[in-house]
Amino acid sequence: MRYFVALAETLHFGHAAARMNMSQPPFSRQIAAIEKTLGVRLVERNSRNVALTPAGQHFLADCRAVLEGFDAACRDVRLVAGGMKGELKLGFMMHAAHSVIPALVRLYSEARPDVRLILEERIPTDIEEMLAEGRLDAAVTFGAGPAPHLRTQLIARDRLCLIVPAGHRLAAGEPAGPQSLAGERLIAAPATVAPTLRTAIATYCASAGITPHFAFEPRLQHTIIRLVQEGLGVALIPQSLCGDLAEGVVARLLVDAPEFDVVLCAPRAGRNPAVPELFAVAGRA
Amino acid sequence: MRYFVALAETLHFGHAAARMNMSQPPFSRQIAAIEKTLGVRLVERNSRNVALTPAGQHFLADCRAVLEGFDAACRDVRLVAGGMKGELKLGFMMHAAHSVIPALVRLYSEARPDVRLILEERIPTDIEEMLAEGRLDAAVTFGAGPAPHLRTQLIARDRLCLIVPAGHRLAAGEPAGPQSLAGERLIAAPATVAPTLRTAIATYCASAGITPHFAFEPRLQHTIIRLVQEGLGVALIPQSLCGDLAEGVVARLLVDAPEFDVVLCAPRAGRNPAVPELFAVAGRA
DNA sequence: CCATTCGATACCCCAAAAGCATCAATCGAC
DNA sequence: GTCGATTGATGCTTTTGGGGTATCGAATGG
Repeated sequence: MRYFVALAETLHFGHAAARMNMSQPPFSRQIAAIEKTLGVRLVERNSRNVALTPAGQHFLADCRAVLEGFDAACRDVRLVAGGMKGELKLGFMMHAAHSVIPALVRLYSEARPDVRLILEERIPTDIEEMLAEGRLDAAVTFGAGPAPHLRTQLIARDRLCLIVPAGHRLAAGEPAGPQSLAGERLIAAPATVAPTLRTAIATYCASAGITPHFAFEPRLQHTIIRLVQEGLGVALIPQSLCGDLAEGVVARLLVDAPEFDVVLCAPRAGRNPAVPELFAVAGRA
Repeated sequence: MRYFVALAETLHFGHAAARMNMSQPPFSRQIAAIEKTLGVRLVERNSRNVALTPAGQHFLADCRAVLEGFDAACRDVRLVAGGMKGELKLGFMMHAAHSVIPALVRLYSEARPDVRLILEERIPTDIEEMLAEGRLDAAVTFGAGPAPHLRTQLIARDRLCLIVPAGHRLAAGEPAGPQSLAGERLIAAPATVAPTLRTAIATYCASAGITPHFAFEPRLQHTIIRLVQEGLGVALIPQSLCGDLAEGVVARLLVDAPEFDVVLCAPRAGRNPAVPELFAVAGRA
């Protein structure tokens, strides 16, 4: 096809052959071979003139399109392999959507505009499973225990703070400690959804010898806040969610507040070459 | 590329090689060669599993598109060479637009729906020139003298008839003969536009010893009719144009009306394979 | 622990493609 | 009109690339 395009552009066998870095005889034979395999006369030639037939005209346009597609495919596959292009499936737990995800996505999209970020908002346990199965390339989640098969990088540290309805006995005064939670109806996501948070809450209570009483166990942090707003209990939620609380809800600092990591993680065996830049961006964020 | 697509679809070197009608070792080498020339790992393989890398996934889609384009190009070039597809530049003189062209175009488009008809409405002298220069593949025009370099086929015979303003002295009574035109202001296209018509009119007048007086010489037959309508003269126009005359214009038969041929013609040296079917259709029309 | 499966490697061979020399046709110049 | 130059086609030789067979090594499953 390149031979034919060269011939069509020069209309001269010798010059076209030179452009293809070969001598004229094999070039002529190649053109003849193309015509034979196609069973179609592409160029009308005598020893003095070379002209395209109508079929040749049409074929020229098609050849250019095919060759351009071919070259683009070869170029793109290198970009994909270099992580400059392609797709990246990024999972994240819901509350990260309100803290690190927006900045991370923005920075990454600036660094890799041709990588299509596919955002998957899931609960932490699902994220873990999807990472293991390769259905996610990377994820932003809680920093759980050491996971040897995961590359992990700290993005942020967060801490729990207490939210109570306005007018609640803990809504003012000294910062609350774990013992303040005695007798309170707690609202928290179930352990199957966010084990890290749940464990942190349980440990915090246990440090004061308290057995927490969970009145409701919704899955979404926003639901928790709403329930607190309605006076149905109190909750310990990540501080990053306390920025713009609804009316009627008060956030309080906790004494010795439980802290936890928000990390970016990806399978070490992951093959997506677009992932490393995500860690680079996360390090700068 | 076909090798890679086969491998990507089977994810099995042996099976893919069989699909390509070859044995597994050279097939493995080809895949390795592709990866080497691209400088990109396309498939992750060990002796037990074969899986595409992200780059391979992307490349697979591109390969399918390129191969499909390639196959389509090979298929289409045969269609073009067979006259089943492509373009056909068809010239025609203006008055043919009202007689043979509509039916001819309809029949041809039904027979060759993938041939794009490019209609060029021109004056007969231009048509002749454009045919000679190859800027037209075929044309519908007046049957002039024998032209050895043209393939010619009669489509219709037409004759001149007289049009006069309503109320004109020739608007009723016996059919007019050439002598009736004596003293009339004639309106006709100039010889440079339609030599055949002009010659026919001149010959007709000469047969009665009359020297015609041309009052106006517009290029378009429709302009002629309008001028007649305004009472500015009389005209001899092709009968095929007399079908739907405007109000105020009367068409009359002529005694011994000059006849002329409307022919389809194309250069015998023409290379457009879509032309022969045009003659076939014209023969049936 | 052995047999089987599957991709990789080694070696060989052939055919396709490239190079070289030459021919034939065409066109321009004198 | 003849000669020379240009240009595509053809014949022959060489080389390279792609394919075949045999075999190896790793991984898997009974």
